[in-house]
Amino acid sequence: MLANNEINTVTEERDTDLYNDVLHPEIIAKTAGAMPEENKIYDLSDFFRVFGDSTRIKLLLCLDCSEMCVCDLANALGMTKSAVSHQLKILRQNALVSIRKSGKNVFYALADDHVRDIIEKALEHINER
Amino acid sequence: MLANNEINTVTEERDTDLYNDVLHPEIIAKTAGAMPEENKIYDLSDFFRVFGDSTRIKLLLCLDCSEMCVCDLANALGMTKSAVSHQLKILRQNALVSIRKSGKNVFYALADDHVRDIIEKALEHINER
DNA sequence: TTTATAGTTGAACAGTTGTTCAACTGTTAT
DNA sequence: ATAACAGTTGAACAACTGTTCAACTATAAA
Repeated sequence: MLANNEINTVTEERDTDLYNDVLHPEIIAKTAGAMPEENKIYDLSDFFRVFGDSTRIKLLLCLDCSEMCVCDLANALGMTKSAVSHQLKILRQNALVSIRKSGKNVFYALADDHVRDIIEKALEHINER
Repeated sequence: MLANNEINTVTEERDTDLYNDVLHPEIIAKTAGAMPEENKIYDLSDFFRVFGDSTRIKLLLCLDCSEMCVCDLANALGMTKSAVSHQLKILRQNALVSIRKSGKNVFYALADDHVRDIIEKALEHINER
């Protein structure tokens, strides 16, 4: 599961690699004023990290076509139901997919349109470089 | 002791977690047709993975305000120049930032506007849930 | 030349992540 | 009841990742 916090936090300052000398104080002040609060930044990076795995991207692309059950998703991706289920759980926890139960099946669908938009913008960037 | 005429047991698929049963063949065919090619998908997830770290998000947000040198970025983030430099390298490798050298300083800037767009879309999604 | 500062780099380390495996729940059909 | 299937879950493990540390290059000033 994707952790809320990032690797490592402890940082006692050392002598050889200081960051105390401010070259351009006015610029630093400007960015400090415009920076979103810490929690928002963690939310942002957590959100992007969900897209940062090819299995999850494939799942989202599948669901962009059609609502699908776990078994079909596993088939489409050539993976076990277990592996797919683990990744679907992460997508669920991040509110990117919704579920609908029907008999023995669980059907997954995209939660909203931002997903489509974001993937499209990323594809634009990739295609233009 | 293993008999030397036994050449490995066949590892045909297991019984308990198969993905062979196709429940909805027409949907699977549809998604297969609409799916981008494998390489594109890896590019996509690689691209998003770069955004999936709070340090790199902070650097991008700083540079969205203004061109900045490594020392100032380290100051703004409260990190060592080394740590910042490592992350800037990743941003550089992914064509998200450009550099300009001036004397002892190296100034970094956002490479293009997709970065802004993508972060904005993500913020929309986060703010609406 | 010598000294100081800006920045980069590679190795090492600890924390994180995705898949596998096995066991489990719940629904449907016999 | 019981068998079969859809799906979920936790532990384990290998692969990956971000920061630290130390050593390095390069430019500028004394």
